[in-house]
Amino acid sequence: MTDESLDHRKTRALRIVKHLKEKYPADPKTALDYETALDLLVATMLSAQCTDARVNIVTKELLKKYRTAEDYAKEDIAAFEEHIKSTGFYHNKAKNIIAMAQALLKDHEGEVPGTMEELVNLPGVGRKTANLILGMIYGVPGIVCDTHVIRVSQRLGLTAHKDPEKIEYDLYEVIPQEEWTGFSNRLIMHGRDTCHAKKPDCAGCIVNYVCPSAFKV
DNA sequence: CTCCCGATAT
DNA sequence: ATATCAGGAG
Repeated sequence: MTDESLDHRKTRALRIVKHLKEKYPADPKTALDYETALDLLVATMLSAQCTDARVNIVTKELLKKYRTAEDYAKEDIAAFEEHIKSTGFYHNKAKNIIAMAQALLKDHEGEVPGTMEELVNLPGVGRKTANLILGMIYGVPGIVCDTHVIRVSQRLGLTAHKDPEKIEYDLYEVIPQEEWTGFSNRLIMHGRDTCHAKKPDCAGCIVNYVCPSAFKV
């Protein structure tokens, strides 16, 4: 795969884009439940190493109680931990979410900022979370390089890298910019539905004919 | 690189 | 029992 030409990789990428659009025609949204930008930011921060289904169970009550940056910023960490415990990594997540809210108040008038630079400077926010917010809230295209995007794009031969940021840039080379957000969401859905981490359903996969890993994982 | 960490599928 | 789940920080 390392000696494959960029043109060849682009051609395959466009086929994959086309087929995933056929499989998921509706422009797919995130599976996380939210109303506001702050809701989505908190839900995404909770989703690290946790299923979206579990996050939605927790946020169903959580997002009713915490509506603004002030609500999070003034909360006691131990009390907040109790709400989010079942999502795992709860010490870090609670500390980060409260510090993030305090940073919103200090630097952004309590609002969620709309640039990569500002987002990744928030405590507990990295490129994956930032690109999700940019794409879903601000309409700024970007690859949301989560665990599914990493695994599926590697299997599909769209990247040979392991580092999420390098994978992001590999995908920018071969996926049209207007597709970045939608393609991220479709890769994630494809990863959840078909290209599972453990036992991928290659026989039921719509892009198996262009996949260098088909029936080999 | 390691650590954080509970819930779930296999 | 073990791998994995819409990651990020030190």
